[in-house]
Amino acid sequence: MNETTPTGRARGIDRVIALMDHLHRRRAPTRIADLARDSGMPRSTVYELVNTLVDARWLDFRETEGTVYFGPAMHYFGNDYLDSIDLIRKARGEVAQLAASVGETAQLCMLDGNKYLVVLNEAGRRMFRISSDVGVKVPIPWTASGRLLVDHMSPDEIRDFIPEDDFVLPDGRRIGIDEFMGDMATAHARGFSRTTGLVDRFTTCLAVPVRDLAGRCVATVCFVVPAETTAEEQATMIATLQDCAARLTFPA
Amino acid sequence: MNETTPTGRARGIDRVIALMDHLHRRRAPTRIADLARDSGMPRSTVYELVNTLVDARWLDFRETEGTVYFGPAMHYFGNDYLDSIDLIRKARGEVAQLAASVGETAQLCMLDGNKYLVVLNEAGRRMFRISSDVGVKVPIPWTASGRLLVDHMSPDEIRDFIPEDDFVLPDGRRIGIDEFMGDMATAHARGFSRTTGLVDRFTTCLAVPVRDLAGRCVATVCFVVPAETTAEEQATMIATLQDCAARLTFPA
DNA sequence: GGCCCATGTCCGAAATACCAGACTACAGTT
DNA sequence: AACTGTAGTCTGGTATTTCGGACATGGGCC
Repeated sequence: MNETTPTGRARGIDRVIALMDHLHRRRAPTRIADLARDSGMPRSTVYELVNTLVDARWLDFRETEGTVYFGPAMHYFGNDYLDSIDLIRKARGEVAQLAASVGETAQLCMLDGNKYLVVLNEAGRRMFRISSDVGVKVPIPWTASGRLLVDHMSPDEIRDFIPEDDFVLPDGRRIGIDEFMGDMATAHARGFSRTTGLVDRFTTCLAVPVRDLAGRCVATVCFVVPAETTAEEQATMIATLQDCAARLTFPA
Repeated sequence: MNETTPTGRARGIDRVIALMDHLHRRRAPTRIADLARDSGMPRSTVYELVNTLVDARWLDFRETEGTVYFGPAMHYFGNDYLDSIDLIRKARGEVAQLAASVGETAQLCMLDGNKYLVVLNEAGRRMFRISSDVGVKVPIPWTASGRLLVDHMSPDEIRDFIPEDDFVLPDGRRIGIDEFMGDMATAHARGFSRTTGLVDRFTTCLAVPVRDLAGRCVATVCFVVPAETTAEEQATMIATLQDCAARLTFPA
């Protein structure tokens, strides 16, 4: 009552949502008691929730460790989601094929609000894989894809859209807005975007835009490769990405 | 009170679970009013639920059509699930590679209770794809994989385990238990299983077991191909599957 | 045996979410 | 303009759920 209480909200469910979000943030099987403590919910409530969710297969209970984590029902629902988005459905096979044929990690990325979002990720075949989790969001300026995803915006729009802090890299370096705008123009002109040593020093990202019929970049396909990859190798990869993007850009 | 009321169950959540299951069974974006009618819940309750779930991104609301369907949060949770199961995590790339390199639909399958379950599915490159949805369950006797997944059981155990009705194919034909047992023995001896024209007349399934260290078949990798695929092509595919299964069978 | 700690269940008073149904808004039809 | 149907919101009283805390169980350790 004292807080903003939006009408028409089923607050009873907040517990479930909080619980699942908690597990998602931990990204690891968790003991029920810990769930209760860390999420601040009453122990008995969490036990009830978990019992119910395990029955529904939303969660798996691992007897041996006494922990819970996401269950198969989430996989089914997630799959339904992927299939329901036309672009993503088509891109699934394409991204898998990119990773399989080239052997490097391939991704499909989109914007989510003012962040860059990894929608699909297929790991490459390296012993030490460079790979990020699906659902990960990072600041737009940290990525090659980011330079394409906002390439329809004016400098002023970009200044408004991207938070000031997002121009600071993980190691503290700052990307100038002018530099960013320059990268963007280059990428737009060449039809691909390359960045090296941004998120970490050893990685190069190669990204190519997937555009809608209005020419707006709605997604990117990209490879994440070691920085020492040769220019010729990179050229081949970019050509592969462009073929792939072309298939996604003009769908049947 | 009048029904069995298991203690320690959070019945308030049943509404959410029912709602999501309903969407999953429909496998299509659905108008809220329809959800309410078909699931037998009060309209106002469903509106509240949907509002809350859309906020949490568990559901997407599609303005243009006035429908709801699964949202990105489900994708993230589903991915967490896949990553949490060691075998499945490893198999993701492998299955993608199978489909990409051979160009036919590849799957990872496991048992779920007494049914055969499609856990991973990567569609091949054919114009008319033979492909089933992840999460689909079918009777064990309908599939090549099924013959491997129960190959540790005795005839009596199998009779107990597989429901009588599951030996009836979609077109009404009945598979004899003896015939099934024979297939099973052959498959076990040869290290792969082949069935033709079971689920439908035009399809052949080729399956290879993924075994745990005790030698028990915990999963299969398989190709689903047109029945007219030549014997040589099939032999190559089986070799490919066996390589793949070997990598999954002896993990690091 | 006695103690401690963790997991899991149970209870009932207190809090609150559920839901029937009224209501607004808008669009199409007669 | 009146009528009908559909989409969505709002409200209040009560039936239901929540949750603090007690209880039960089962190690592990001295």
